[in-house]
Amino acid sequence: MKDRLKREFYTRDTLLVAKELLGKYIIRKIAKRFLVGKIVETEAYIGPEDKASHSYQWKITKRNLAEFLEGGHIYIYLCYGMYWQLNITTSKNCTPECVLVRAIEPINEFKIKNVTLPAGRQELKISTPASAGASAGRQNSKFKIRNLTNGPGKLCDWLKLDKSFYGEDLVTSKRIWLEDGEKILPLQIIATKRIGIDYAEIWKHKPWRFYIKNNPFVSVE
DNA sequence: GTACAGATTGAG
DNA sequence: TCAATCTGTACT
Repeated sequence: MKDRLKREFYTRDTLLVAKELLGKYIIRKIAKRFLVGKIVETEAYIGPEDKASHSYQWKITKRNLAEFLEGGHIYIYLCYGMYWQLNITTSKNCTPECVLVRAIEPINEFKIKNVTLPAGRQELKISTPASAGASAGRQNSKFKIRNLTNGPGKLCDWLKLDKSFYGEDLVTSKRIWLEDGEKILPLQIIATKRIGIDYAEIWKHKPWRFYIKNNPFVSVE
């Protein structure tokens, strides 16, 4: 696991980490198989000072406790009673800042360097209800691959993430971690307002959402 | 115990 | 545009 991102990557400034997460690979190991996705969209939540954050004004609840872990841990929570949201903690211990992963691009081939798959191991095939059904030739738009991971709730479904990952350490976990991916140039990074936080007053205008320009897996334009 | 909002999503 | 769906939180 030579290329696994180390603690030092995560324990830096949250906005910097949010930008540098773009292009990184999420590796999810399920039994003897791997799911791999490239991060293409993120949002930064800057703890106590950010009204959109769950830890605004140092609010501490049973739900948001994982936000306070040092950089490199998973803060996952259920939204609207239906969708899990994958967050990666940043900065130092007891600094409740994190990055929401809003969209990933599924990687068909396992092209992570320096990782050899032992015999008998293989990547998970990316399957869609349409391909599984093998029905008529025309693919219904709602079954397109991009619709599997182009939103924070959907990517958690695809990666099979749930409450059991609460507080998981990406630096040491055997079932999920991040590896170095494609270098994203500053010119390829678009910064905009965050999604779905209209209640956050002045904070809703902060350009703390980042995505890779022209990437088809970004959630909304 | 009850009420209610919410870092979403897909259908209409 | 709108409702599904359920946990955490703040109430009574």
